Amino acid sequence: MRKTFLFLDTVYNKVDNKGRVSLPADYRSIVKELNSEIVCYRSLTAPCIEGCVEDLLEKLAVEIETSTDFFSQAQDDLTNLIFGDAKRFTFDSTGRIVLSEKLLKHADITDVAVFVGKGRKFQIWSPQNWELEEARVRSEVLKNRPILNSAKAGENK
Amino acid sequence: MRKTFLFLDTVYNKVDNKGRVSLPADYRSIVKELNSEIVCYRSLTAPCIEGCVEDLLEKLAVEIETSTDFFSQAQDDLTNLIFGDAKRFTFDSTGRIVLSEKLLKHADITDVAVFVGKGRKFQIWSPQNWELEEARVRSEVLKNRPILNSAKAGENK
DNA sequence: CATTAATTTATGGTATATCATGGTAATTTA
DNA sequence: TAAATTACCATGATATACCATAAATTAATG
Repeated sequence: MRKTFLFLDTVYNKVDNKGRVSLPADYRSIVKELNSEIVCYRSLTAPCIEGCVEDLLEKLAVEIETSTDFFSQAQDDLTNLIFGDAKRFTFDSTGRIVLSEKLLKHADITDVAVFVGKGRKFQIWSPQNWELEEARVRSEVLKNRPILNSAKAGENK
Repeated sequence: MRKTFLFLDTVYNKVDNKGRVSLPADYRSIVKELNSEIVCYRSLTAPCIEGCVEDLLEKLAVEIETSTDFFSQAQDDLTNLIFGDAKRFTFDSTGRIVLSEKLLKHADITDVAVFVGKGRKFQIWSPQNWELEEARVRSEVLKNRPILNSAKAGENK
């Protein structure tokens, strides 16, 4: 039994020609303990797949329902975009899910998938795209150093 | 046994010349577990069919009652439009429903129907109309990014 | 600390079950 | 009783669940 439920770490796994890929063991244990399911969808902003636990989407549904009008265009657009693209992925007894052609294509994934923890969510990248993204993120964060002042305590210059 | 009940994903199914079409298996399992029925009606705002579980219409009735006056024109119009148009669709042992001529025509559907999950509801489009709509929605939502602040869960910074 | 044993995890292969869909029989209703 | 609607059966395609082995991680031991 764990205290927190965060997707962490970066894991490279093989994708076979049927699109099967092992969900990292640590991710699986989170899904099991929450007794929920994994949901994946195309990232809106990056060439990668995004995933989370179904509970999170459920929360999102409630939030959209309460924050926008039942008949509003905004509610319509948002729900189409999010729920229309998201899909449940259950893993078999060996811990694998089968990613769809659509998702794989969006992320340029062929034979290797990179799972990247993002806390409540995770992303799945192709190795090439991930290496570019990681470099970008690192330089971006260094540029914006000042923002991090309040978090200095935890670093070792 | 599932914890949450969301209509997800986008599924293309064939419509035969009697209007028969398979409800996606995942949608069926939701209807079964809630042991309810599917209700469909013409979308008020788009050339598509809209569907949901009967329970949701019940909730909508309550909402209309509380948000509009009992004798108002608005309440009259809304109830006419929605409840007057809605119809229960039971699926047979193989999981198919028979869409009416009226609904098919409203959505320009001939031989293929596209089921699009919207969380509590789903829509049924013709392939052509759906592809246009999806493109529109994607560009629209990206333009209006701020809308997503309250729905952050689904995006990445 | 090095080496080995034990356990968990990843992955290839295959059997099984489910699903979509064409067809037909039974039932309704007009 | 003819037409239309609904329920059921059959089949191929697809996705899913399971088994077996390899790799890697963790624990145990000297």
